[in-house]
Formats: sequence, structure tokens, C-alpha cells
Amino acid sequence: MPELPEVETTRRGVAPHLEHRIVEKVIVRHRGLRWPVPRALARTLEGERLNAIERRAKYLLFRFASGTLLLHLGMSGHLRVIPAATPPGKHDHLDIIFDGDRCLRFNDPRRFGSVHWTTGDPSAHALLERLGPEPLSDAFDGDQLFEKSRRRKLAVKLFIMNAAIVVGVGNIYASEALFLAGIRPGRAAGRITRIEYARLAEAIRTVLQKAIAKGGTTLRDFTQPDGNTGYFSLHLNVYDRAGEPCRTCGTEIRQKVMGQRSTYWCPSCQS
DNA sequence: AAAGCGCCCTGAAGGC
DNA sequence: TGCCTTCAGGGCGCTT
Repeated sequence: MPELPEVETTRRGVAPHLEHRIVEKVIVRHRGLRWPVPRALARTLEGERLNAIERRAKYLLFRFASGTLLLHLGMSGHLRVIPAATPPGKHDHLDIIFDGDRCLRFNDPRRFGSVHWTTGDPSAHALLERLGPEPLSDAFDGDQLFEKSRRRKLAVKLFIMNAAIVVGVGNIYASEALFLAGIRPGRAAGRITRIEYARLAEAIRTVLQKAIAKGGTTLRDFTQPDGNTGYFSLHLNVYDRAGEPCRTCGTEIRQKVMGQRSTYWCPSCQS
């Protein structure tokens, strides 16, 4: 379930423990992630120095001198930094062991996560090159949403979940952002006004930023064995609240499947 | 080009 | 108690 805020919190959690350290050993226990883990991963990484951990969309970028490891948490993946001798548990698919006994352990029950190695500019990698702007950067605003959506009949909720339009808006925050902006999720993207898109872009920023701030305070230490809470205990206005009263007006929250995913909204606060 | 949907996978929840 | 079914979810990639 990691959405962008969880991925960013993970990045902030593990980076201080690993940056500027040397990879001593790599253990791959299960190559069958979304894509097979590269066979040469251990050979590639061992001896490499980690310069920095960055994030693009929901991908974590481990920048080494000779290339970049792209890691996606899928929907059930999480990372911890633990002593290398810690016995592996179920679904512990990958260890990257750094000097100073810092073992980065990747656990992913559903194996929707992935690991890629790329040399050169990682933004040119096939998985990254077509991605839209980062929602928290200055490169993102409502005007872009407006321009890109003209003549598109797709529901606005699906439109903002398209990573080519803007990255990092997952299913939960899509519903939450639309609630904040007062826009019904089922409306055609091409029928949303410029002013509404300005509100929506701002709502997306707000929702993600709040979640990141919350992550910083609620997530446990990434160096603890039980270091991941999975989900932030966010104050959700509509998501997973079908039939419950709107926190603003008391109207029953409605739910509908859109693009094979549950969507929630308040029929009174959103128009 | 845009839209729709299948699929990868496990675990939790619900029904019987 | 235990089995079976259903659902959840990110996002690529194929089809229409």
C-alpha cells in the first residue's frame, strides 16, 4: 500500500543509515518479484559505494558510482535496516549488506515490488522516462492538469491517478484530494474548469504533504525489526468510509468502483 | 492517442 | 474449526 508519502518516509528513514557506505554482500532469496531480480545483482553491487538515496514517483533510486538501483515497493513491500545476522523471516526476499553491519532488508509478501539496475541517467530508464511531474515540486500546477485534460472523457479520478499526468497519486489520496477540492470523482476530466484544477492541484499537494508530515512522526524506527506500521493512521475524510457520515456535512459517503478500484466521495460536499 | 482491463501475488475478511 | 471465495492494491502492457 505504499503511496508516495510512505515511499518518501521510507527514503528518509533508511538514507541516514546507508548513505556513503560500501556494499559488502548481497543476498537474493527470491528472484520472482514483479520482474525477475537481475542475476548479476550481487556481482554488480558488491564493492559499490552508495552516494545517495533519491525518489522519483514511487521508485527509490539508490545512486551508486557506476549506476542506480531502482526499487519499487509495490503494494506490500517495506524496507528495514537491521544487523546482518538477523534471521530472515517469511517474504524477506533481498538483503543488501553495507559496511558497519547495516543490512537493508526488503520484505514483500505480494511481490508486486521490483528491483532494476540501470547505468547512466536513471530518468532515461524505460520505467521513469514517461513519468509526469512530481506533485510536490514547482513543476506541478493546476494549469497543467487543465491543459492535459482537454477533450478527455476519462473520469477525473482516473486522470489524476495516471502517472503520465502526475506521479504519486494513489487510490486513497485520489479520493481524499478530490474531496478536499470539492470535485466529484466521476466527472469527465475534460469538463473540469481551470479554477477547479487549481484547487485540485493544491489539494493533491496538501494531502500528500500532510501524510508525509504524519509519516515522520508516526512511523517507527526503520532500524527496528518491527519497523514498519504499513499504513499511516491518517485522518481520512472519505476513503473506506462508505455509508458513514461526512465529517463536514453528515451526508452518507458514497462508494463506487471506477477503473477496478474503490472510489469514495460525499455527494453533498463534492459537485 | 485514448480508454479499458487483465494480470502479477498473498493475506485478511467474510460466508457457509 | 476449517475450507472456500472474494477482495484489495500499483502499474505495466496488451487490446480495442
